[in-house]
Amino acid sequence: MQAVLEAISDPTRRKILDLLKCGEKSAGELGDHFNISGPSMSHHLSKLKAAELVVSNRQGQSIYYAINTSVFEDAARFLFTFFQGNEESRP
Amino acid sequence: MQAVLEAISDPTRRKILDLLKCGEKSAGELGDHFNISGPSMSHHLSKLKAAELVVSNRQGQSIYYAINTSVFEDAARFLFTFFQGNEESRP
DNA sequence: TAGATATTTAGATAATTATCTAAATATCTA
DNA sequence: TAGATATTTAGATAATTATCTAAATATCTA
Repeated sequence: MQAVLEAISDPTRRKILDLLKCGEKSAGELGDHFNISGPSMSHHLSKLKAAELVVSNRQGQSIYYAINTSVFEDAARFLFTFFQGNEESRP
Repeated sequence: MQAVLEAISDPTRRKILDLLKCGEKSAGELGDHFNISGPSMSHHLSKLKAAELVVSNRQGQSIYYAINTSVFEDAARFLFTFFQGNEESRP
C-alpha cells in the first residue's frame, strides 16, 4: 500500500491514471498530454507499475498501459477504511 | 488535496493519524510511539497541520493534536471518487 | 523569579526523487 | 538488412524531504 500512496501523491501520476480511466493508452499517447520528456514519462509509468496500479503490454512498437482494476479497488477499500475508521466522525 | 495526499504518503504520519483516531494526544504522547527526535515529530505534525488533517490547541505546557474531521471526510470523498471513477471497474 | 518541562524553530546533512540528455533496445517497413 | 519509430535504461543534476543537534519560546511551579 505504501507504493500506491507514494504513486498517487504525485500530480502527474494522478493525471496519468485519470487519462487511463478512459481506456488504455500507449506511453507516447500519454506523453502528449504533458510537457515532460519521454524518459520522465517512462519514470512515472514505472512507478505506477511498481505500485501495480497499471499493467502494460506491447503491441508492435508501442507499449500500452491500462489501469489494474483490482489494485485500484484494493486502494479504494484501504483508503475508505483508513479515513472512515475515525470514531470521532460518527457521533 | 495535494497537501493531504503528500501528508498521508508517509508511514509515520499515517501512524500519527491512526493514534489520533482514538482521541487527541499531545506532541509528547505521540512521540512516545516513535523512535524519532522531538523536532522530527514536530516536523510531521506541522505537515499534517498544513494539510489541515489535524488541529492543535495548547493546554498548559502541552500542545494537543486532534483529527480535523471535516478535512478527513473531504479526503475520503475525494479518494473514493478518484478510485471509483474508473469506468472499466463497473461492467 | 529560577529552574523544570514541553514544544517549536534554525540550520545542517544525507537520502530520495523528478527531471534532463545520450545511448540502448525492440519492433516495423521498404 | 537499413533506417525509422517507440520506449526504456544509464547517468547526471537540482530540488525536496526526513532527520538530527542546538537554541529559542511558552508555560508551570516552588
